[in-house]
Amino acid sequence: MDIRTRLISTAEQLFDRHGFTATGMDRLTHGAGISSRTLYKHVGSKNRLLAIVLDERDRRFMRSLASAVSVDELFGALGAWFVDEGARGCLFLRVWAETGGDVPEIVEAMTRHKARLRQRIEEIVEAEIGCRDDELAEAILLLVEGVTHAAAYRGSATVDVALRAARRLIEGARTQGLSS
Amino acid sequence: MDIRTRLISTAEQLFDRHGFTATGMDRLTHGAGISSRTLYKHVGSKNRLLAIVLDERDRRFMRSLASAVSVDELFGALGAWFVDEGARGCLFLRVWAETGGDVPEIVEAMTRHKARLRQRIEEIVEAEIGCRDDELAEAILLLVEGVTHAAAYRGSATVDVALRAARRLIEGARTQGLSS
DNA sequence: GGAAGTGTAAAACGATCACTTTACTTGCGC
DNA sequence: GCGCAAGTAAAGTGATCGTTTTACACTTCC
Repeated sequence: MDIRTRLISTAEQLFDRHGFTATGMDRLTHGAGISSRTLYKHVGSKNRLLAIVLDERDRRFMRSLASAVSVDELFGALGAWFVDEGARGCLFLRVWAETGGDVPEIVEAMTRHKARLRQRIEEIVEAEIGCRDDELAEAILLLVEGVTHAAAYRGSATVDVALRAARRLIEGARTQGLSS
Repeated sequence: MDIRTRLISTAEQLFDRHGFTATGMDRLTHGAGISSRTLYKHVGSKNRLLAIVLDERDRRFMRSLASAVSVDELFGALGAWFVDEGARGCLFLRVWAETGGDVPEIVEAMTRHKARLRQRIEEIVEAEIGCRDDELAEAILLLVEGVTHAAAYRGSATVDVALRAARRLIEGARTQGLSS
């Protein structure tokens, strides 16, 4: 495997499992099997490494949602993500809070990711009910954000609760659309 | 103000705003206006200080929800909390993840807090619809958890979206209760 | 066959980490 | 007025932080 790829995926795991600040450069170099000099040649600094990790994670996460055209598929993909990657809350929000919102690269990566997620949910809602519905999309976003964090302490079964709640909201929006 | 109280509230603010690991003992002692010797006499260690901070935060948070007997009041209290204390995601989940789930005192404080929150929501749901409804309570919990984290990047106005979604779910549960 | 590029190991950088210790002051009770 | 509890400032503990540097090995390409 490519050195850079190995470094980034190692860093993502360590940051996710032990936190950004608590993960030292020695654990990163040792984990990736490279020297510190090579690490700095490739990514420049710890903050830059985190920014790269976040962008890569965003790409992988969005790819896992790429084919979803219904809330069933949305929460199905989310459940699969939790099984594959674990559920410890949103990494973007966590490192954003951990760095106090003081690192511009991280603030931007977080903002970009959340905007894309919101956009993706908007598309899924539109595919589901046939028209745009900002209010409904925002509510589904809340359920997605909720299950992302609740799954950390209530387990992956919570995904089913979120799905059923989302179905109810969609059903409500459909009948409301018919009656109005 | 009492030294211990001052220390704990200072620590809560610093941990919340800058993260647990990133907050050094010098910032804590300086912020509370005490010597490091006094800090260690009072709380023993940084981890113990965090555990005390979390318990205190739990008490204050649950007190802010104590009078709520409807989802309107629940999300009203939540919105007020975000205005007063800021919205940077759940501190319990953040420090739990930051410490990799390795510190027993923190795992326990987090678990206790989430169990109490879940219990409180169950009571509110029961007061609202007249009977227990685990599924509905779990869905409201997801909305609460969702708005706690979404408010960090979408602003406090998201509370209204959560409230309207919760009302819909309650309405659905009521009509379902009548029809079945 | 020499230059350039890419990697290594390991030492050093000053700063900061959580925490302890030493030496000294202050206020209160008996 | 003596002792004791509770506070201070400040130095010191060894470890670890992110980052840079030095010295050297291995390809690859002209």
